[in-house]
Amino acid sequence: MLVLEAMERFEHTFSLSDLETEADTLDKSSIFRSLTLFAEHHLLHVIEDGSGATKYCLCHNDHACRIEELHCHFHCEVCGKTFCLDDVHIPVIHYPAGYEVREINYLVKGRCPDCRSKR
Amino acid sequence: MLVLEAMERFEHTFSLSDLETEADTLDKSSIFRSLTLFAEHHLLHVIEDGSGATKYCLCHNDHACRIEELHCHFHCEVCGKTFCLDDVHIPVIHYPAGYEVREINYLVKGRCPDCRSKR
DNA sequence: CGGTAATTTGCAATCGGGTTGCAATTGCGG
DNA sequence: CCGCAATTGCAACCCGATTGCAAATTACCG
Repeated sequence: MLVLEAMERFEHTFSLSDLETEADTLDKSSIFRSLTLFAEHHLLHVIEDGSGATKYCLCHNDHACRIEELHCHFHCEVCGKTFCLDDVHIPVIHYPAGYEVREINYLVKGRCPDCRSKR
Repeated sequence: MLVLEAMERFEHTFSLSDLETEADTLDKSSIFRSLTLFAEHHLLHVIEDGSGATKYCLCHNDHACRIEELHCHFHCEVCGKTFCLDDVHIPVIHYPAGYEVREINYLVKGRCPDCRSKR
């Protein structure tokens, strides 16, 4: 419950260590186990943005986890933040036969509006 | 040069530790530094497939690094291999204004043909 | 060639995120 | 209040990535 509350205080995505500082009465391992649990039950998106730390964010719509409705994520290389681009849906693509698709990650990297406006 | 030769012996993608065993006269750090160098000069794709280890593969066409022509990668959750789906091009998408796109990663996970045919 | 500077290498150490074993604590039904 | 199950904290560990540094190699200039 504490982990959930801490998660809800984040506007965008967050990492395990973000949660550690946000919910500082809890131990890293407890938070980790909660995250794992939530992710298994599809309450969380798990995002690998190549920053080294896995990012998470709360699923705000029920069907966000079905493949057809996956949206993409944007990782800012300047400030390191990662955003859910909720409105950008991943187009369906024709894959070579033989591959069984279970999950799609669409990650865009670059500079976010904030970092572009500064300098 | 030794690193380059070792890389060319891989059919698909490879990790740092793959190269370590392939080019066993070289130290991990030397290989790492070469990879970094190659990547900076866009001779390599760098692929994060969520397996924990960064994967690489040689760029086989000159323009593979321009955004419009990026292809996607497939990570098999059974055998752990990662493939370049050279023929699947990432479609151009309309992004929200304000984001500056520098790089796109399109990663599909699932089961590869090999692992599907076995059992 | 010789000699010095620049580069590259190997080794070991370190970092950091993730993960786990285990003992201590807490929750809860009876 | 007792006892069992679930949760938690702590510390240790794993593993890939990364770096500092000294030694070895290479490049280059006279």
